[in-house]
Amino acid sequence: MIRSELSAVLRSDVIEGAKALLGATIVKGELRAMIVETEAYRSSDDAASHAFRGRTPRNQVMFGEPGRAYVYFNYGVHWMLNVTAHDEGEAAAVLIRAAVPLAGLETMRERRRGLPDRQLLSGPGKLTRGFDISQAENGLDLLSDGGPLSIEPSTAPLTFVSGPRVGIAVGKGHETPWRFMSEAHLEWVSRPIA
DNA sequence: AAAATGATGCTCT
DNA sequence: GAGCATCATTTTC
Repeated sequence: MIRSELSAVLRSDVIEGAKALLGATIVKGELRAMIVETEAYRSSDDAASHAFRGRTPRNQVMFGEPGRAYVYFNYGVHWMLNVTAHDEGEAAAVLIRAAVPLAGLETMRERRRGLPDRQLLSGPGKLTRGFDISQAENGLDLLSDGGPLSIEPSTAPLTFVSGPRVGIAVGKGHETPWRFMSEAHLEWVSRPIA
């Protein structure tokens, strides 16, 4: 897959976008990692989505162009990295939940002393800590070549499994199976399938 | 092995 | 003032 194809998928359907991002590579300087777990969040029809209640200062980048970084702070502790989807004005985003480190392992290990490699990026908060992603990266175009933070599309589609999204209360969209994981990398994922 | 808890702060009502 | 798209540590079976 090339960048323009990934861009088109994200623009048309956030669910397909979440699947297409499996196997893609996150690049930030010398750091590289392959995405193996994602979740799709839609708009007015998805009570679990930040965009459900309309545009706010926090979620405004979800309403902008697809393929941008939507980064927000959660639980007073963690930054979360999302990739925006759907056309301008129609908000949706894919939460990046876990990745397999490919390059820059030394830096990631230093940032997370004592963790085995499999758990360096096995969770949305851990991933942003390993990559040092925070407020500064919010709104960046992830599909432009050579940007400070970018995503390289996967070369071939990965076989995946799906399940309910993590941390969603009953009645708020817990029943939709919009969490996707690479079947070959379940050991690198944030938590086992339910 | 699983469940409970505390850390810690921003966003929206 | 309540509620979070979490994580690591501690406590309990």
